[in-house]
Amino acid sequence: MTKNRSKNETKRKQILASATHLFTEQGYASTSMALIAKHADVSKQTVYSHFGSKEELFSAAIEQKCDSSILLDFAQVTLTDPHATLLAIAKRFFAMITSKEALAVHKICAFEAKSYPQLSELFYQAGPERLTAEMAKLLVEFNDKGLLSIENPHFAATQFLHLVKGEAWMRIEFNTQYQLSEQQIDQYISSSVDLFLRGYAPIN
Amino acid sequence: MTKNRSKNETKRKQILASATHLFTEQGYASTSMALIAKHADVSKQTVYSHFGSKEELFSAAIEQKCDSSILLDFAQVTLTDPHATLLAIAKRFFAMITSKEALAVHKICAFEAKSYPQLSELFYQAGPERLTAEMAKLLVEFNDKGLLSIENPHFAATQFLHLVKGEAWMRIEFNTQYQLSEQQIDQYISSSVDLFLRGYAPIN
DNA sequence: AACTAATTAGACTACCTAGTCCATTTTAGG
DNA sequence: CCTAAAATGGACTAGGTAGTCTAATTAGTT
Repeated sequence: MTKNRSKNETKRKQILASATHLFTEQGYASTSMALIAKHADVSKQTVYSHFGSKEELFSAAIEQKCDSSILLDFAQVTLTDPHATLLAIAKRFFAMITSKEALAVHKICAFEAKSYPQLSELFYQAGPERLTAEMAKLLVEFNDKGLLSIENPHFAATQFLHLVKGEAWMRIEFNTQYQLSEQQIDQYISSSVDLFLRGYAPIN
Repeated sequence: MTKNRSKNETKRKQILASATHLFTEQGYASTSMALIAKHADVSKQTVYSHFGSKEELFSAAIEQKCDSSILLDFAQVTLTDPHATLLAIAKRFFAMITSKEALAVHKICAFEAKSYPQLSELFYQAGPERLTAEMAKLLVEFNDKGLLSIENPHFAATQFLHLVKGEAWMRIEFNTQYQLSEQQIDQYISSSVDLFLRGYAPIN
């Protein structure tokens, strides 16, 4: 019955990829539908046939990016001593948040937080909130084993993640002239893990 | 000799104030020169007579904001015990970075960091860098008095400030649905000061 | 009062924007 | 192979943009 020729899924993906790239790179206002079409090697009409409007496309693009580029697999973490575990997590966390993609989506979500609160909410839940929850679970385990003494695991989790993010991430965010070297970043992360462990060391 | 009627300094200030307000509120691309002129109750031509172009006006606006709204007077801090001192600084620091003005200038500098690196550099130096330096000086004093045991005061200063900023600030940045209450913020800040102090407690 | 530069409103250029329309071509399912 | 829908490109509307220009007005300095 349905002689419907279905819309080309490949084209949809091309459009979405181009939109994501351009929106995160240049922002919403500075990115035109014509440019997205050209970049996706597709006609403008096709863009409008897949996504009804610029706003719709923007939402779809950011939502997709929130799903795909804010990942940190805690299952991979092997639980040994707190120091080794936290250091490993810290390094992977830092690598993730300083990836081009994560930086780009962070930037635009923060900037458009007033205009598109549902998108920044989405980002916050997919990113910081989810990670904090996983981190808190981990800290509870250490606490239960008596390896750390943590009263409020959620607070502690956010403190840990913000410590690790800290200075080095901010310099990248602001694209400052003097960026920290890999060695300095390792030192900073290591120093933050140490601070955290001393601050939450079990009382004995 | 100069029969020049000098340009009205009041108008210049009006223009700058309007530009700052609109740029920080809506961003560079979405703010038009016509709107700035109207908002400043001035003709468009006058805007161009005071500031040659949109870019020039943008720079002037952000530069002015960096000077005026990222201030934290450390001289007011009375040095007593570390806990009281750091808690007082933490609270004032947090209040400053969550002010509308500081949030707005932070947002736009981060967003335009790629397009206007000199502006984000300016912000970074006027804000985070200056504060970190002052904080580090303070920590050195505590260290010298044997009240804290800090190896790298610069690291420690950034760690302290990022701990305090942490979760609560991020929720504001992303305009999330559930904001922390004043009480929760106080708890979080207090908990972060405690963590910092335990982590850098002198060894005895 | 006279001179001169600042300021004004508004027209104007040249260009970009989101979104629509339409005639044509491509393509995939039946 | 046929047909219906997808995709195309280009014209088009209606509106916004930065920046220039002009002629008239205002106001400070001498």
